[in-house]
Amino acid sequence: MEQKIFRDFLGQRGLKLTRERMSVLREVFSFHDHFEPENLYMRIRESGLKASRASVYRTLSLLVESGLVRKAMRTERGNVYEHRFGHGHHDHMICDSCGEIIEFYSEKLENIQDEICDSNKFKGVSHTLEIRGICEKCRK
Amino acid sequence: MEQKIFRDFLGQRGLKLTRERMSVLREVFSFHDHFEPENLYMRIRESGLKASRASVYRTLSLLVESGLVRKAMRTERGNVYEHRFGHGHHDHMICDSCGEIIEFYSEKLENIQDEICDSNKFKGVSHTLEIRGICEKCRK
DNA sequence: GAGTTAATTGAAATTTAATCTCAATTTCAG
DNA sequence: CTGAAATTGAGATTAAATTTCAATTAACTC
Repeated sequence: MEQKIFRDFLGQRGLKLTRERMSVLREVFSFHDHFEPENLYMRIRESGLKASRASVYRTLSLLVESGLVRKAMRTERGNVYEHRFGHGHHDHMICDSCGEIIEFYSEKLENIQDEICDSNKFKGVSHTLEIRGICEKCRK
Repeated sequence: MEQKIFRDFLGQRGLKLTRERMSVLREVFSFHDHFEPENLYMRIRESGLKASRASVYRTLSLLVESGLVRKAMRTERGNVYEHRFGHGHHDHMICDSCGEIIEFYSEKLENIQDEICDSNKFKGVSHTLEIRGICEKCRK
């Protein structure tokens, strides 16, 4: 499924389907949550697959270009990614106290953004909205 | 004006008002656009003021805590800041082709975000919305 | 299959933003 | 003024991400 997409993507660009790239792809899709490159690298090594740190970073870029993965946000320390398997567009709320990430999606919000783009004659392609605050648990 | 605010802020925390901090403050407010720490540091040196890179970074953090400056966004290469002098809250549209940054503000958008927070029992404190796409000029 | 070639890999070096260290300096309350 | 405590700066350090380059490998051709 995602393999076919990636394979096609590589094919179109004359890139090769290597063992390392497959390892990264597989590991990215084996886990349904946000992840950081370093951590992905660790998981790959632990599960006995192989791919150097350099390959992990390089493959991650390809995955983003292919649309299979998106850069979800940039934290103080590096990027956070997420794959897009049955994972439509959404935005994030981040608790400043415990770090929890809550995903949400609002049609209204999307529509208003479209309106705003129109009224600025801007062709919106993507967006990132990050709301920071305190989650329910931490408020108690 | 911003000096008074900063002075009070420092006072409340038992921090000192140093020449270096004043240099940073002054330079930050002398220019009404987004800026990066490195370039702020350069501007300070060029205008004959003094403050080491370390002090620039340290002061910038204080300015953010005091509310005089906000971290506008995180780019691939570091943070982008902006001061808040007659500069209410707003979000950004960034042209992927020419890099232009368009600021906008929408009451509707703010309201919907509040609704979303409420329905998630999340206490929203701040947010960043960044819409990427192509601006009017570049579309031609 | 074997041969060819361009893409890929990995370990280590490099880059770059940002933070930290610590001796010397400066602020400011009394 | 004086002294205690905060601050400074040059350079070291950290950490994410990228680059280097010789060795390896995928995949196309015959």
